[in-house]
Amino acid sequence: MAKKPLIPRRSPCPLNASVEMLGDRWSLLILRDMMVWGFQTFKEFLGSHERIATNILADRLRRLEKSGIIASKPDPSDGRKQIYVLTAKGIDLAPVLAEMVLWAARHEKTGNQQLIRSLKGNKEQVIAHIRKTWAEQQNPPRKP
Amino acid sequence: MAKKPLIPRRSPCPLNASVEMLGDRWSLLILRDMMVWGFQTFKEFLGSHERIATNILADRLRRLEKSGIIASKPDPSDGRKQIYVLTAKGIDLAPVLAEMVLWAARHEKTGNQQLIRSLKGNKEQVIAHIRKTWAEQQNPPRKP
DNA sequence: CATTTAACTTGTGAAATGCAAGTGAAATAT
DNA sequence: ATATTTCACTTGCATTTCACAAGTTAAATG
Repeated sequence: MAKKPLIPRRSPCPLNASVEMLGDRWSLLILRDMMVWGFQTFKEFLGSHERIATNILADRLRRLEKSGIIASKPDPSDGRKQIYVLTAKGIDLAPVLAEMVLWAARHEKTGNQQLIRSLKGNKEQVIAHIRKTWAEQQNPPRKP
Repeated sequence: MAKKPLIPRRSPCPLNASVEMLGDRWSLLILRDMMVWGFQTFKEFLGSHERIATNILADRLRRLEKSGIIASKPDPSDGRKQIYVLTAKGIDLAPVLAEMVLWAARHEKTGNQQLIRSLKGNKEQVIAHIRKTWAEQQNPPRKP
């Protein structure tokens, strides 16, 4: 499973590998949109609250795909659309996102209290739900 | 505990709050150096494998302090040195770092196998050790 | 008292980001 | 069938951030 990076890493540290793939202002938000909201298309990501620019979104989707975290395929029912899906590697990030949400909820004033309550109550179940929903080769998820 | 951000957030989402505080190429590495290696001074951070530039390091330490994740105080035994310590909020990030390390270890070829082994074997104990080592108002940690 | 050390700041060019506008293929409406 | 709209981008450009090298200042050390 463990693959070599396409560009050489600054260091062999595993945390550094994560930071090099995810350490920017948008990548994790795109993954949140997929895990929490079931977003799958360019337009859906664009509609997110943080208002990513189109060129940045295109770049981040490309980079996440190169990192093997997401994959894309044409929508069979609409030739204009690309459908973006989480790979196993991407699904595996759910615990990271969960801990980041819980940390912020503990120390900052935030919204999305429903998500926070369900994570506090049963983190493993929330993660299992994301896993099940996105199990590869399966159909689009729906909003929770 | 939950404080208002000094600058307005792009959105009220908790993950966005985390990303705005930690979503860059260096902040999490500085926290790793504190948690894993017990680093506490500017010079120690500079010595890290990824080779951060001095101006970036100064900026990140300032931002982490403004976010309440670290705190600084002059070294009583050397007036030139600042000592940087993790706050409770910073210590609370240990599970986030742990999950990021475990994720990278699962999907990338990385070094630091000893840390990975101990995290795989007993994540909670590793986190508890970080907590204990950095408990506030206590003395400098030593390398593990 | 001269030198070294620690923690920075400053200057400069390169790269990344953000915004607005434009493009082309495919779908939908007329 | 053709005109319009939608979708997923790309391009151009101004602004911000980053990275590298060099310089500064106060405190410690020889």
